Amino acid sequence: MENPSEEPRGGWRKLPSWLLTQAANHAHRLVTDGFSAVDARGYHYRVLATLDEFGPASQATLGRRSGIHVSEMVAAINELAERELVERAPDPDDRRRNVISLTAAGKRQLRRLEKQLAERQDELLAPLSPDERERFTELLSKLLDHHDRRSGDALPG
Amino acid sequence: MENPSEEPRGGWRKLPSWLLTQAANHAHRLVTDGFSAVDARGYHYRVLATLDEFGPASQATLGRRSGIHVSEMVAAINELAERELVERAPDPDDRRRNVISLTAAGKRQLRRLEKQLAERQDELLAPLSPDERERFTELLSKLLDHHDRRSGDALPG
DNA sequence: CTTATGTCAGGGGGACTGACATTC
DNA sequence: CGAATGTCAGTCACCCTGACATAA
Repeated sequence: MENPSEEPRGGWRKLPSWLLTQAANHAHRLVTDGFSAVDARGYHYRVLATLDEFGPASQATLGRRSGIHVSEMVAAINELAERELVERAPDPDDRRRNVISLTAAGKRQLRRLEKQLAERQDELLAPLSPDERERFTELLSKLLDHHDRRSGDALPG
Repeated sequence: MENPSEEPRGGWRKLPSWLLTQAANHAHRLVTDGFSAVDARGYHYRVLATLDEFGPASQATLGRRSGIHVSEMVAAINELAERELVERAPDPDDRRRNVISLTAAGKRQLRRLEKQLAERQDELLAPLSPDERERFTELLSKLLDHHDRRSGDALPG
């Protein structure tokens, strides 16, 4: 932010795609800042949360569940293992695989991240009333549903 | 997108920040694809539109008006000048400055981009009714207003 | 042989920072 | 002098592609 404002209103600034990406930028900044205050990144949280929800899994499975690309998963697991938040162990049943599991420290970190995240949601939605917040997430979900089915592959159930 | 879905629903997937950034990703993909079909990028459009709206200006001024960082502006102008969509001329009144102005070809390109953009908005909002679309952009504007004032500096009035 | 897995190298676009010489 | 301008060199997080060896 080193752009002192001058006359910032153009035609494109009313376009939904613009509003959406700008708002997302703010949201991204908020949560990124929140996470970095606890020495974490977005995909760290996603991995930890997925492990907490589904239990130990291989990296590929983790990737599918969390929507993180396999090639990024390697780096994510490296960083998490370095911090001893997850454990990476060879799978005896399939020697290609690593079994990734959450450590106690990982669970604690996850709680911290969840707290951060909740606070940031509130900060993000600050200007909206409870009613508006609900409507907002509904509309976003509707949008996301549509486009996910469009670019995604098979339906999950 | 090479993530075959498995069981993709986690706690975070309901969070506004997540919905927002995911929806923005879709939006970004849509308009990026649309733009690249006309050999352009997002900031090309922004520069052209800003020039069209406010007239010729220095790169720094353009940056302020369009919200594009000065250091990115250099590259943007390079690319636009290469395509002869803008003209870069030294400012006789201030020898630090370049005066950037829109060419006829630039104006034509801008029209093409605007058309693309309009189509993509429709694609983006496809699952929403006219009423919902209005509400959606209202909520986004409200959000954006709030956070822009927060991270921006002085007010432009 | 085909597929899945984990790994690594790398690109690409977007947002940003820092340094610098020139000019005001 | 301090401030603005244009330029260039990087950084960073995210998303994605390709290649590859190993194992199923």
